[in-house]
Amino acid sequence: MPAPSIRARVRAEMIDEIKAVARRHLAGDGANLSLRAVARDMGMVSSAIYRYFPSRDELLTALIIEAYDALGDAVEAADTACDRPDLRGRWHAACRAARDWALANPAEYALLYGSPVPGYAAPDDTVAPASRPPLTLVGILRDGFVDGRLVRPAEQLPDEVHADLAELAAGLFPGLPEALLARGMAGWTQLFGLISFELFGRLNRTMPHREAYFDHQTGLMADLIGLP
Amino acid sequence: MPAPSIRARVRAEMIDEIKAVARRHLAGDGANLSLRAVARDMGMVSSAIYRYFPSRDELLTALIIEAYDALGDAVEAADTACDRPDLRGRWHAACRAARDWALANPAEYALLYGSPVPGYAAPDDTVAPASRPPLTLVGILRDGFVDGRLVRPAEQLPDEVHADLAELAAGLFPGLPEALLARGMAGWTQLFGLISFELFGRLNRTMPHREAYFDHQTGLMADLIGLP
DNA sequence: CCGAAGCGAGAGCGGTGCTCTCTCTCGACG
DNA sequence: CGTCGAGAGAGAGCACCGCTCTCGCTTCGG
Repeated sequence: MPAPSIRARVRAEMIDEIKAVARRHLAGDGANLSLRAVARDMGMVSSAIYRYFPSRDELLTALIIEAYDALGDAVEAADTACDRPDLRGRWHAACRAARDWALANPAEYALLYGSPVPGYAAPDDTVAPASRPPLTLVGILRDGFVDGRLVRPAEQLPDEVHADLAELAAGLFPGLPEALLARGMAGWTQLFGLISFELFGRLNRTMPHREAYFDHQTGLMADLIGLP
Repeated sequence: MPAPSIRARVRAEMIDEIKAVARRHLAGDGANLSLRAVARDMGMVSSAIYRYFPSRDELLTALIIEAYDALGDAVEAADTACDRPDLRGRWHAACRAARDWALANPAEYALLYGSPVPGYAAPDDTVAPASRPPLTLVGILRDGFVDGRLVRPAEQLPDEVHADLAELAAGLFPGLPEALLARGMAGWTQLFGLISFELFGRLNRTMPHREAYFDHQTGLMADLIGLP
């Protein structure tokens, strides 16, 4: 590739700085990010921001993608830091990493997993980064299945569920038993619910020992999946 | 009580109409409810609304409480419509009722269980209506435990978790084994996650047969709890 | 019956996202 | 190396928002 022109480099730095300032605002004010406030913080007038982002939603989308990637990085790093055969340890580590990241970046977590903004439709470039955490969890199932320590659950799936899961499994890891995938998705759903409940204040009046509770609940799901 | 004055009755009707119009707006525009738009729809000027609600957040709170109660009604009705001994049927019915209500009232569900509004803190009068759905689920566990068909799970709880759950159980149903309550909470967390994933578009590209998937997933949690 | 309380209208404040126009600087290219 | 045009920022302005305050009018209650 040709050396990036000076103009282009300055522009890229500007974009990065806007995102950084916006992220700072996000942490304080939640999802109602004010373009004007970001511009003020940068000593610019609000209209100047539009040289870099065509709309507030585009800026939000950029932040969303970065946040998905940060979460994905955290979860994947936690998984790969474990011994490959330690399936249960990997499960717990991945879950804990997701929770830790969410607690450290609550506004960004809310942006990713909170109620969708009414007019806003997530563009396609978010789906790949968004699927990294669940893919990490499925990876644990896959590793457990290929070396035989995770067995196909006994239950029979309803036809529709079986078909849908088969299609999904084909895109992830052909051969993964559908019933196992179903349990993995239950674990992922549960993980999301746990973090959301904690972050959105649903545990405020109960369960002071959040971390122990979290570990126990993810452990229940590990049992359900059959992780040794 | 004395006959309510005409003024008071008109006022109450006014409040109800404002809430009704606001609810209609909510369905279309999501959580960013515009007081001015509501006022316009009622042929009033925006400042007149403030005769009835001191702020937009107060109006939102009123809508939230009504929504919690509507959801609570739906879940409790579904539960009581089942044969008392049919624990598993009650579990499925309650879960399905919650999902049905959420699908029928997505904006209200998002208001209840989506990301909390940054400045907004849920007032205390929301906590009682908010706990009706999980209490219904716990009621199923309790009934199953008292007639001996739900057994105390074998696992040992960590001390902290045990203590927190014991305190929680004391306020709900003294004697309910903590490990059983923990599994019930896992089911409730899972239910919330399932509905949120479906409603917030997380299943958009997979799982076309949502209802069958939902039933299977809630069935998995019923298994985990030990519902016969 | 009259005063007071309740009610709606209207103007206005500071804030928002976004558009359009204008100016000027500075970097790319002949 | 000189020029010229693309890109950057400022500023005014539009329509909207939540909220406040004042001012008349209605209507209820003592």
